[in-house]
Amino acid sequence: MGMDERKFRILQAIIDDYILTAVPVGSRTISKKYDMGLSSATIRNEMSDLEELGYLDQPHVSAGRVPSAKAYRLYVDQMLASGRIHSAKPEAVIAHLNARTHQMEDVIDQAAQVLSDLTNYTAVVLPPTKPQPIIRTLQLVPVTANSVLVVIVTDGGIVRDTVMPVNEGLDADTLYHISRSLTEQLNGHTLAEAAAMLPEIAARMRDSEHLMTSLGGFLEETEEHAQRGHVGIGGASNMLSYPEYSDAEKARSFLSLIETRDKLASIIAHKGDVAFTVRIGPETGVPEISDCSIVTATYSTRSGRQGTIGVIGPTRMQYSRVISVLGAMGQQLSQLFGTTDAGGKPEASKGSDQA
Amino acid sequence: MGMDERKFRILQAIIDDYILTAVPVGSRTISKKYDMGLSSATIRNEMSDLEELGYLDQPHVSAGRVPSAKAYRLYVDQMLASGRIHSAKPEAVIAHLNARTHQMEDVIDQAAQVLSDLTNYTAVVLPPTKPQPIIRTLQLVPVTANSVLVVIVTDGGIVRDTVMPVNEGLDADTLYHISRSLTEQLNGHTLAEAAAMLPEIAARMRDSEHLMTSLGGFLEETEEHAQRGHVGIGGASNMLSYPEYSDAEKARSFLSLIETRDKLASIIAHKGDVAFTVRIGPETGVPEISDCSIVTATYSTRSGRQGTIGVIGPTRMQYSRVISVLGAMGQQLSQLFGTTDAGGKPEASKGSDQA
DNA sequence: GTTAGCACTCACCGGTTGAGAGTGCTAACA
DNA sequence: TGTTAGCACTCTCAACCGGTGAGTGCTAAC
Repeated sequence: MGMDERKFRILQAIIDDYILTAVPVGSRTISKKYDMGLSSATIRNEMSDLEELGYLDQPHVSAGRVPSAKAYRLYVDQMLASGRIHSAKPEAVIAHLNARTHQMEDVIDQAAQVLSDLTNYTAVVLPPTKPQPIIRTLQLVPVTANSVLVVIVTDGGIVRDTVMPVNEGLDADTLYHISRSLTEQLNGHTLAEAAAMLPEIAARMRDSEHLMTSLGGFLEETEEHAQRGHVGIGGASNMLSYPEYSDAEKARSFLSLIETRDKLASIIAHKGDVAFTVRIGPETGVPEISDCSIVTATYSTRSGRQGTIGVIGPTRMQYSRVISVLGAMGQQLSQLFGTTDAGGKPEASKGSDQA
Repeated sequence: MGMDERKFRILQAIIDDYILTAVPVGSRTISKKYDMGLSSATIRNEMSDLEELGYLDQPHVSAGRVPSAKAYRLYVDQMLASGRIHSAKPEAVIAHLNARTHQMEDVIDQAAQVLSDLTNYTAVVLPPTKPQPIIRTLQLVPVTANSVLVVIVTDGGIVRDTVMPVNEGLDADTLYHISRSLTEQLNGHTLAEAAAMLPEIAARMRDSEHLMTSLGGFLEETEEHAQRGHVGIGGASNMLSYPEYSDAEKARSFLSLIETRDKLASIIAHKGDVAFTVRIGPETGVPEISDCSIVTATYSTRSGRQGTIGVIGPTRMQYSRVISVLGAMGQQLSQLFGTTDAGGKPEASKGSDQA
């Protein structure tokens, strides 16, 4: 028993219907609404096969069938392969994104808003990645008994200054000493590299090992945070209008995930160089949203940096629509950031970094 | 029949119980749990009076009583007057807000996070107000047939440039002319003033009245947007854990209000110079949250600018706790922005404005 | 291979019922 | 005169129950 043409057509009909209604679909529905020229009994047999193949689930014995994640996967792959995507109409996007303002963050927020309005799902927009800043100097300055100010000067004269708590009392002299040594060793490296190097350095400098360790963790945090700009989120509340999220507890856990922007960003963040990513259900790797799908796309700025846009919705999302909208939006953002570079100036958009 | 001491004590007990349980409270509960030395029958009589006075509502005849907005108002006023607020423990706040980073936006976000964690309600933090920028020059530049670039140079050399759609085709000459005239008239005024002046100007310049009108609306928008920095929101999903928001539709409308940050900011924004504001139910003036209460407090920077922090929760919120936490947080933020001015640099934090 | 027919399962809906909570009223009491 | 005990009454809520309908699996006939 394999997956023949007819089975596939039936599966497709089931998925289409389920995407529309969110109600388990029965054999009769298929034979009537999507006239296949087959009786419900035949459909029934095929459905039984499809279930055995793992494409359908049955909530309970006398309910209809529900597509499994595997089914959606097949459906999406097929769709992408056959190029059966409305080649979008960027006009709609343009009309919405008729940016009155070119501030980076505003564009990000607005894009998320438009994306969620157009899809009725939750949208996330990540700004273009920034280049890894290279450390020039690192200076530690005593502030109070248990905190030191860390000043990092990176290439381009950008400064990051932050108070870090420590639990040893250290005098200015010692700190100056340490700073000199650290600068010597870290100069020319990126923040991420520096963070990776610190454990080793810590091992060597035994008297201030603790300080070094926490500095390492701190650098890592700083790096991650600096890398990640403002995350745009739109339509988080859209999710509540879908029956799969009528359960308050589920809705709550979804929303608290959305609220922790850092986590969300790392989920959305696009690895690799493909234009699209579609992750279905468990493929997301995030248990909280194991019944959601995530579709992402990229856009790029003139300087070649990449940003990510993504849509999160129930597994039964309207993939083709979402993909086409994402495509159009990606194009639009690339154009916006690519041609005028208005809204670009990404370094400047964290102004208080300015030296 | 007035409001005597005993009635007040009973009312207070009812409110306390309702805040705790969210369940209509009956006479027996009061007489047993909060031993008043009175039988349920007596309580019943008093409750009947309280209802007549408008302090209690009865969902239906055989349910207990529920405090009205008027009751909460009395309760809060009494609480504030008697100084019966735990004079807070800023340590808890400090422990949480041990800012590793002093970026303005990060502090804002973190403060919102801490505030929501500490109260279990939804928290909103508005950055300090910025000084009204004064217009120096206003220039209109044609971009396409139906859009012009508006460049505004304000004092301090800050520039705002934005593409504005128009529906008349205007050539460069005309625009230059208009620009000169506008600059002359608006020079020295704030954006808000300029926006207010434009209708009149529009009336005078009849041939480009339409352009002027849309420019007016645009200025207003720009002003509002520039004024309003990054809005910090925390714990929006907390709301879903309260029974009053178990209804999906209500939850949805609440969350979409929270999502429109501009609207939210204008609701929270603190008018006047009082330390606290408590708005209960309908007092919020926002129909979507007519069964919520909003408590706000202010903090100020060294330069005397004011920011607002607020908590939104169900009307039966734990006012005393919320007020004390807000107090502590306000103090903390004032200190943070007041002493070091780290994280301050508010002008710089919209870096891409930099000329 | 397809289809009609049939028995079976199970969620869902509407009505009923009983328990429980709470009230208002009245009458007795201090 | 204020307080309390008692009682009848109201109303919600949860549980129960039977009917209905959608859907299935299986079998037998085409």
